[in-house]
Amino acid sequence: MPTENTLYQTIFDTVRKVPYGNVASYGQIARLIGSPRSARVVGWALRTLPDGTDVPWQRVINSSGMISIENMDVPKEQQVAQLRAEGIVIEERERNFFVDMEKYQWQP
DNA sequence: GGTTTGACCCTAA
DNA sequence: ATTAGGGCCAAAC
Repeated sequence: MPTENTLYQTIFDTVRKVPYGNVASYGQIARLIGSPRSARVVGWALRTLPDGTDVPWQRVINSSGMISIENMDVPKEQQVAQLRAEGIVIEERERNFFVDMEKYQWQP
């Protein structure tokens, strides 16, 4: 494994493994890559992700099942629309979107 | 170079 | 049960 591609490459690779119609949490991804306490790095990695990437970053949400993006370039509605298109049911409460983690969380 | 911040998570009060 | 604080690693200032 090249020394240059360390966590980021692993993070992206792991996120790519999230199957269609499922979601994963930041902490879950962090555990899968071997750094259980590095959930923030996952967020940073996804933030620096290019626009037309093949990484399904929209399937990665926080452990509470909420969409974290808030005020970013990409509106969360777009993410919600993407997830809904995959068959994931998203509940809308108080300007935040909740996903049923019990049902849709990816279990490797 | 050091310092701050962040698309978070966990533990304690 | 909710709220507050600390911690982790990497990028931006």
